[in-house]
Amino acid sequence: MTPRQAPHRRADAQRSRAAILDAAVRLLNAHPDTSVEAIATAAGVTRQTVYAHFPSREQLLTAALDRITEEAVAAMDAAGLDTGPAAGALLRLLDASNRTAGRYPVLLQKISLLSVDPHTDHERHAPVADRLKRVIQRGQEAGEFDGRLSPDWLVAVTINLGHAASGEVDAGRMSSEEAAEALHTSLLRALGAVAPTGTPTREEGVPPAGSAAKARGAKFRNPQK
Amino acid sequence: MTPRQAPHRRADAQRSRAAILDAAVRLLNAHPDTSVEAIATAAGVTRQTVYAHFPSREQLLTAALDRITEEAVAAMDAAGLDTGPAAGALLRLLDASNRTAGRYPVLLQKISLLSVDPHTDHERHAPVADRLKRVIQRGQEAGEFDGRLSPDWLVAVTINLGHAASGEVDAGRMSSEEAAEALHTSLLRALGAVAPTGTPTREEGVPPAGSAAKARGAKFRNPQK
DNA sequence: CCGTAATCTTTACAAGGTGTAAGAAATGAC
DNA sequence: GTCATTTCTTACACCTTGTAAAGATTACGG
Repeated sequence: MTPRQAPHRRADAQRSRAAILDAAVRLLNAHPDTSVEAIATAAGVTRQTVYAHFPSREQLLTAALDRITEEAVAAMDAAGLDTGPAAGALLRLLDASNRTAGRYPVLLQKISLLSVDPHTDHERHAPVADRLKRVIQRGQEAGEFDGRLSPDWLVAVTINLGHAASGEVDAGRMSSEEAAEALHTSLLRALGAVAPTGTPTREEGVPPAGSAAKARGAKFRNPQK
Repeated sequence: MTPRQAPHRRADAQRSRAAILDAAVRLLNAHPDTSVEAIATAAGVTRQTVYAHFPSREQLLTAALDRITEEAVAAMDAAGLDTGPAAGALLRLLDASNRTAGRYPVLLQKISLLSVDPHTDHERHAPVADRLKRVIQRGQEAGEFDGRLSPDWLVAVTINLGHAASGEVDAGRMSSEEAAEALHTSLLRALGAVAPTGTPTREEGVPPAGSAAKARGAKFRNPQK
């Protein structure tokens, strides 16, 4: 999406842009309602310079969020996705992304408010979700995880259980170690993991879950008006 | 916490307050940045009347959120917490709260931004979480759920898996029926439940809670009973 | 080096939102 | 009917976003 056909962006422009983004991430994480003015002065520039780089406050926030997303993705890629059992890789992945995300707790909440448009939101999370999905599919093909549940659903389960764990830590109800252990247990169960000591699944080629038990189906309708 | 020593609140004051709250819930759900002015006119009063009832915009938002929390709690209480198997009760509970929450998608996201203070946030969610906790503990005592995981953690798991399901529906990646079915499967697995409809998990096939928790503290286990 | 274009700063303005204040008008309670 | 409560009107101060144009600086290419 970022047009790389930049027609000679001057060096000090890039420096300003980086300084603004740095300040934005830092200040917004401390207080999500920080004004553009405060960000500008923290970056050593004027408010108008900020507007020269980012047309609106919202786009500045978006750029800041993209920056930390990149950081998280880099951490995930350093965690070794394709080596060892999928269960271990998945836990490493989750740990890496949570560690990065844990550095910007306020920003990460802001993300959900920014994206009124679900498509934009999905696009931002896509690089993270894709990596999880890859590992999950690998685990399913290897028989480590239940192959009848859709990978997309399992990605959502993984992300949200990760949120549960970091939420309990943030709330002070669990230590990091307790949360990691609990996440480990519950995530592997939810994924239908088999014991790591062999015992391959006998079932194969079963279609994704959802065809059975239609009787309870209507209970989750989403009333709209 | 709400001082019930209301010294003669006049009838029209209550009417105004209700009208303001109604308008606030309605408009804020459509657009979270609605101005106090717009809410006031929609409620048929002036901005100053709103400020007479709610000292600040933030407290107005808080009151609106408390109102829909009450609504969700009422729906949960109507779902029959203490009858039948805990698994069924839990799913009914989750369904009731999600149905209410699904009516105010935008508001519910705003909630996370409002509460910079985690204590306030926890207090708001407490009535919902307490009901889930009660059912989960009942299930644990009856042997339906794994009693070695702490109820607090399982509450967090339940809430966040519920979020996963409604998130997938909102994003258009799953139908309501698919999401309900997936939630059913994954939640019961995470709780260590005995599978109801021929799920592949043999009773001893699932890794027990402490399988990987030997060396570490594993304090997330249920301390009582 | 030096000219030129890009970039930043200064200054200024318009619009809209929040929060406060005081007096007048109305409405309900008793 | 009286009286306290509630609401309305009008007004103000302050902050924030976004736009605009001028001049001052700085970097870049030759």
